[in-house]
Amino acid sequence: MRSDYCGTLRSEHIGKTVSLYGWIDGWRDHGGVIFLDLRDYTGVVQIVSDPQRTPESYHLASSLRNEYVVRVEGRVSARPEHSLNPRLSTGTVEVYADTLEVLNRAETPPFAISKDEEVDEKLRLKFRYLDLRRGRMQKLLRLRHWVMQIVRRHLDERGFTEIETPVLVKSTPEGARDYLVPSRVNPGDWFALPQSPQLFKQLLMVAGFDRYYQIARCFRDEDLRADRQPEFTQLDIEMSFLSMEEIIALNEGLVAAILQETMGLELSLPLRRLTYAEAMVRYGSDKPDTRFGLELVEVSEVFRESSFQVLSGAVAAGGKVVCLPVPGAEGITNTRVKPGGDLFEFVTQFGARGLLFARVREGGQVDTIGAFSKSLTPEIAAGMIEKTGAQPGHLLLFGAGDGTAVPTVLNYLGRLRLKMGEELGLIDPNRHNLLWVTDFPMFEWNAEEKRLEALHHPFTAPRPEDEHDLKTARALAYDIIWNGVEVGGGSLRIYRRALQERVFETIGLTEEEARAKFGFLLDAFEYGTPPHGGIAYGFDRFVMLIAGEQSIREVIAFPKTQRAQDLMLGAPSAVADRQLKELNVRSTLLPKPQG
RNA sequence: GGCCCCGUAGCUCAAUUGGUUAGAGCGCCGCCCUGUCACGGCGGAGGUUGACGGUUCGAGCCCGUUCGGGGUCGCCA
Repeated sequence: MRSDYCGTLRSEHIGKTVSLYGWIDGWRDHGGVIFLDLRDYTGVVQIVSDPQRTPESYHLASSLRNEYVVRVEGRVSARPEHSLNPRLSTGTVEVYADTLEVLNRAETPPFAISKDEEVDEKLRLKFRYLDLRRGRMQKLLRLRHWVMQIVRRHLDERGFTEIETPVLVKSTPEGARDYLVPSRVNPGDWFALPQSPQLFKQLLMVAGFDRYYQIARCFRDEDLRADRQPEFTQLDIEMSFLSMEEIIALNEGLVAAILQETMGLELSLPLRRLTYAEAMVRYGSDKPDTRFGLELVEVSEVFRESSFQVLSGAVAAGGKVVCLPVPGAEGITNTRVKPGGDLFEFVTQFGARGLLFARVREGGQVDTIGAFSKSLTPEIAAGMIEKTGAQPGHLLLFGAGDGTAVPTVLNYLGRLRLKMGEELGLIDPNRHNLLWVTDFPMFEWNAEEKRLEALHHPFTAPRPEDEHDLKTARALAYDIIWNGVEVGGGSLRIYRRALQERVFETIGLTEEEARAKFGFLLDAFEYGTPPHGGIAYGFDRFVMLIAGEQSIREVIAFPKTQRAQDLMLGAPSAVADRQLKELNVRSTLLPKPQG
C-alpha cells in the first residue's frame, strides 16, 4: 500500500518508513552507492541503495533502468549537508531502500521521458502515452482540468445546470461539413455528429432550465490548422430572460475568474468593446489584435480628385482608399513591397490586385514610384500626411477597391497590419488584451451560391431597431477576442416563430426546407419560448492561450494530425465488408491498383 | 485542391562547391567507480540519409515522382 507520493516528501518526514510507487526517472550507479530518481505525478525523490545500509536491495537496484515501474519501501533520511539539492522540491531528503520490487520492466523509450527536449511531433503522437508521461504534458492537461473545474464551480454557483446532449444528431444544411454515421436500423439514413449543441441548448431554454452549460465535444469535417481539430471541445452556455448586457457581464465574470486563478491576471472589467464596423475599419479584422497600434486610416477624400485612376476611380465607384501607415519602416525595402516582393505576394493571396506605397522623408517630403508618383501633387501629399499623421520614416501602404471590394481591401490590409506588427516587434507577448466585438451584420453575401448567408447562425436575433430590414440588420451578437484570437462567440436568439421564418426566408430557405430541417424548433417556438441567449467558447483555444501554447494539439490528450489521422490508433482505417453490408453502405472508391 | 518548410543513428542535430570509410552530444550495451543528482572514467554496438526513379566517373547534397509531419490560403454558419 502506498504511504506517500514521491514529490511530497519533506524534512518533516525524516524518520518515517514510507512505501512509494513510481517510475525510474534516472539512476546514478557509483559502483558502491546507487542513486535512483523515483517519479510519480507529484514529482521526484531520490532513493539510495547502499551495500552496507540496504544490502537486500542493492543487487536489484543496479539492474533498474529508466521507466521501470517499482515499489520502494524505506526510511526517509536527511541528506548529508553537502548533498542537498535546492532544485528539487524533495531535495532535503532521500529514501534508503530497504525493499525494492520491480512491478514492471520497460523497453528503452523512443524519446527521453525525463528530459524536456523537443521531439518530432509524429513520434510524440505515435507514442502519445509516453509523450503524456512527460512533465510538460502532465502540466498542460492538469491546467485543462483546472480550467474545467473553475468553470463548473463558477457556473454551478450561479444556478447553471450541466446537461449532456446527444452526439448522434441530424445533419444541418448550413455550416461546416458534417461527420456522418450510417444508421443500421434505418437503412439509407444517416446521423451527423454535432458541430455544436446549438439547437439542443435552445430547446433546453424552451424546457425551462433557465441556465444551462455543457463542456461539449463537437465535430467538423474541415481542413485542420494549428487551432482547429476535427473534434474539439466547446464550453457551451445558454441563459433565459437576460439582456445582452447581463449575458456579457456574466461571461466577463467567468473569464476573469479563470484568468485570475490560473494566470494571476487581473482583468479590468467591463472589457473594452468594438463594433464590427469599427473593428473592420480600424483593424481590418473582426477579431482585432489591439495589443499594438498600426491602425488603418481611410484616405478616400485625399484621392477623390487624384489623376491616378486606380485610386480616384475606386472612390468614384463608391469604394475606398485605405492606408496602413507603418512607422520606423526604413528597413522595409521597396523590393519587398513591389510586385514579386514577399509583402506584395502576401496581400495578393488575400485578393489584393496591387499594393501601392509611399515613403515620408525628412522634412515631410513624400516619395513614391511610377504612375503613383506622377499623380502626386503637393496637396495630395499634404493630405496623406495630415490624415495618417505620418512622420519621417513612415512607410504608407495603400489598398483601394470599389464598393464591393472594400471588405477585401480591409481584410488584406488587416492581415498586413498583423504581419508588420509582428515583424517590427510591436506585440508585447506579456500583454493580454481581451475585448468584445459586437453588432455583427446578420448576413453576409455568399458570392458562390449567390445568396445571403447567416454570419453567425440563423437563430441569431437582429437588433430590434433593425428588424424592419433584415438584409442590412445588425445582430445581437458578440464575440470575445483574446489577443486577436476569437475564443468565444454568442448571441441573443430569435424566440418567436414569425421572425425565425423571416430569417429563413432571407437566407433563401423555403418553408418546406425550413420545416424539414428545423421543424422541431419551429414547433417548439409555438409552446411558450422564453427570450434567451448564450455563448460558446472554443475551450481548447482558451486553454491554449492560458498556457501560452501555439497549437491546440498541445492541450488535447490525443489529437489528430493535419490529415485528420490518429497516428497511435492508426485511425481512420478500412473496415470489413460485412460491417459495411450491415450498414447498407458501399464504397464508390475503386480498389487501389496492385503493385 | 494551391503555396511554403521539414524528413540523416533510438533522440536532438552536423556533414565545405556533388568527392575518402556519413560524424557529434545524449541514450543504449559491457567494465570500473561509495555522495551523485546533466555523476565521472574506459570500451563497444548502432545508418536502406523517408521511398522510388533520373542526372553524374561519383548523390545525404542536383532534378522528378511519391509517402509522411508541420505552417498557411481556400474551407471552417
